[in-house]
Amino acid sequence: MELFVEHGYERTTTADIAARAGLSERTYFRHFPDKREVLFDSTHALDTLVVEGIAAAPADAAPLDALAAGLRAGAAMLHGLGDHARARTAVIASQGELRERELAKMSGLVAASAAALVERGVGEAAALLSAEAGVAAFRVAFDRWVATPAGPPLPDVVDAVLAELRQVVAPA
Amino acid sequence: MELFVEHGYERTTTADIAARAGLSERTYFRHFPDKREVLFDSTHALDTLVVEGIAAAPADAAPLDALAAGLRAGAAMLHGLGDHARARTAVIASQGELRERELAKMSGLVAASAAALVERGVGEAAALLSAEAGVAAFRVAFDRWVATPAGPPLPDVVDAVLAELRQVVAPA
DNA sequence: ACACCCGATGTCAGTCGCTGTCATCAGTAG
DNA sequence: CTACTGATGACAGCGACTGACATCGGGTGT
Repeated sequence: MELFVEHGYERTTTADIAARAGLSERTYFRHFPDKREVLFDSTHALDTLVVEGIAAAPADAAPLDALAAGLRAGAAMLHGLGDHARARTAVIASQGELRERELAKMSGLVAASAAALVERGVGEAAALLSAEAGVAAFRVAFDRWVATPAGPPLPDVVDAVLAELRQVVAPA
Repeated sequence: MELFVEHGYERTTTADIAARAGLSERTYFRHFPDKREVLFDSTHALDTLVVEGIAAAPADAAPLDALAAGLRAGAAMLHGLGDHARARTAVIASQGELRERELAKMSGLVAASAAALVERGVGEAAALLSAEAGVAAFRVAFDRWVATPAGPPLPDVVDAVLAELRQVVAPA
């Protein structure tokens, strides 16, 4: 992060990263599959928080409500990271390949959430659709939270955006 | 596509692609920004079809209904491509970087759709959420269509998945 | 007809991400 | 003390991508 913020992502080589960590470049690639992945080490923690939150939801909760509980749990952690999360987001936003990787990670979150919903007895199709829509709302909420440093805490924003989602997609 | 199907994406070099087209490798990179992009040349056509479909929807249609009209138009084109679309999807599914690029293109479709909805007078937030949810449904429908070559036409699958989406996200 | 220009292409050299291979060097078990 | 194992370093090499310069062909103006 120090190197990326100071010199920019593209102008930082993997050799630079390894040197800063006191390792050889080859060793870097033994810990991370590619240059991008250093920035996405924490996403696994988000996934597990959301999945556990879904599993812990009341058994009679609707799919999207269970998912909302999981997303709130993840949002609480991200909110705790505060400015660090914002700095990381700025770096990612600066580079196309990083944005693509971020989308891939979100896609992974969708898959994990859908699997957690299926575990609760939700049908495959409903689980996948809920997860896609819910995670999309989560992403919208996160962007909104990043843009307003003095705004409400992330979990609240997530709740608000999920409510908007329900309004917009309401059946006729 | 010939090279990718025959030897696989990773084992095909950009020099191979250029040679097959009768050009130098350098010239390839003057037409495409990177190796992946050859496979995503047609996505621009999809975007414009969807956007035009949204603009052409009745003025009093709800956001998600207007989007549905656009997505149906795009689906009709993809359905017409038939096996070619399926082969392309198989290549993309075989490689991580290609899957990431595909997600990025879908993200572009979301942005274009949201902009088209805003053009209709829909609020920014509602437009973005509708677009995210609708395109997610489109993707689910496409995957289902790819998996069932003898199944119903893609536009019908899109309609069916959108109906499922409305059910699942229904407000309490 | 001739000089001119410009956009597309070829060529070459170089950087950087990433990988296979082999040697080295702990620390640990026996 | 030795043998084994896991992590690391060192090195060579491939392939994606870029910058710089030369070339070529087709249209324009005179």
